[in-house]
Amino acid sequence: MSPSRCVVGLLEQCSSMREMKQIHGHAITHGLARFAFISSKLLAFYARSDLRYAHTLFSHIPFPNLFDYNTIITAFSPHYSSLFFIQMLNAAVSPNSRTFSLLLSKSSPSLPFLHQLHSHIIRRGHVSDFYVITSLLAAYSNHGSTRAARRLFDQSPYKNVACWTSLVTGYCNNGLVNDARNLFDAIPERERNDVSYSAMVSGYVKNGCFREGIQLFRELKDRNVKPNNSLLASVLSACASVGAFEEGKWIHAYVDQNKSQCYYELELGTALIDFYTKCGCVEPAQRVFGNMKTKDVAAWSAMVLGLAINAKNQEALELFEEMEKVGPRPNAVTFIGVLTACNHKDLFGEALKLFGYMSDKYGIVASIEHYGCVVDVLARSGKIEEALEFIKSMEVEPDGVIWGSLLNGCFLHNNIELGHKVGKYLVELEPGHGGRYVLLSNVYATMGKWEAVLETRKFMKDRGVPAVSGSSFIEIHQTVHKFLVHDNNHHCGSYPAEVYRVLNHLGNKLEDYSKSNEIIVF
DNA sequence: ATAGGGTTAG
Repeated sequence: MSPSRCVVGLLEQCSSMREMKQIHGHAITHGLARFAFISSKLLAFYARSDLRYAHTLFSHIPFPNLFDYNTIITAFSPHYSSLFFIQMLNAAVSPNSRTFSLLLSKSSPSLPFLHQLHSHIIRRGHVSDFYVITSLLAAYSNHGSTRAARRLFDQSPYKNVACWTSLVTGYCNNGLVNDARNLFDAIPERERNDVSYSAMVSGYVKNGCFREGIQLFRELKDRNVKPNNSLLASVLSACASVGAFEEGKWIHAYVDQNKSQCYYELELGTALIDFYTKCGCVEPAQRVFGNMKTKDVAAWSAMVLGLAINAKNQEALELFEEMEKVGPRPNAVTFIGVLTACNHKDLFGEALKLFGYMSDKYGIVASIEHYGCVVDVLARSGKIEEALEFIKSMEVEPDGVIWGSLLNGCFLHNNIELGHKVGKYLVELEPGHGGRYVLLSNVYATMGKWEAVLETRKFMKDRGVPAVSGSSFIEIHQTVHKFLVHDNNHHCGSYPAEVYRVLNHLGNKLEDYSKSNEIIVF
């Protein structure tokens, strides 16, 4: 075997940087590094593991070829890839359709650059390449130019299912769910696959259309499409949002039946943890967490948050400590979970400590959600002055959520002076938000300021702000029903009367219970 | 002889 063949074989098997450097050294001393296919292989490897090194090597290649440019463009996306593209044009190396699809999908081109790329594509005759069309559609959609994307789509004589899916996603990301669905339905039936279903379902979920997402998933079950992990994760997140517990459990059972190994994969495990904890079931979530072979930062974060939202504050904090010892490095999302775990009146000190720790130890810049958690616990604990000081120290503009937490604290701890000021400000900041008026009037009510209560309610009514009413979900036979306070016209199949009969029955029983103080069975 | 697209959890 020739020495160059031998080196190529080694290069293809090599998995570690150490090994690669040995082969590299060998290639140099034997004069093999000047062969383009060898330096290209070396470059491709370094591009995956060490960017600086890849760049050094690239700058030492006297005449980089098309492959080298494509490799370096991928490696330096999204920030510097356009510069290599320009360098490529200057060196008179002709880009191919791969170059363009890489640039379009990885460099997140600005609109002017996108137009330039598009004209290059037309001039160089790459307009009928599926990969190019797909990424062009996505690129235009990313700029909100769905009409440009549609025009391009309609003008393309050839399109495969990836092109359709790309446009479906483009519509969904711009809030055009109905257009997306129409397009989805127009995909030729035998081409429609798990990825197109995944795109449509996650589009529904992103736009808050959870029921539609779940419904589409049921349609897919009837067809012969095998759902992939992303799709199942999207449906689970829809189930968590509307409390479709049975449907979520069905997915869990399906996953258990179909998984080839005994443990859960990252994406699915995380989605299951999120689903179970949002449905209030901590133990099943912990079992899933325990059955994940590798757990990344998302899995840990989901579990920490899951414990926190189920009032297991201490356990959440302990899990975080364990994560710091044996798990991956916490990130900004992890801290949302830990700070949420401090959402208890005794834990404001812990919250402040962790908040400081977040930037000092991990260099994470606080987002408005992080600030929100801290303000909430301070206000809840009656540390109203401290909460106000904290808000003033924020490096971002406080929003309605922040002021709302403070107002809630004022309500809980009878601070009418500040409550009055904050409430007045808040209803002007978010004039259409009914909950803010209600909270303000509650502040007045606790102090017996009845005229102010009525005035606030009237103010709200005059402005035409709809009253917020509490609601509750219940799942019956895999259909989720929503009930409002004083809901007198709920449509529960053909049994509305039945519902109210049971409700009255429960009411009577409760009354008996409060009189007798005995345990009763419903 | 080497490389690319549509879905993607917290």
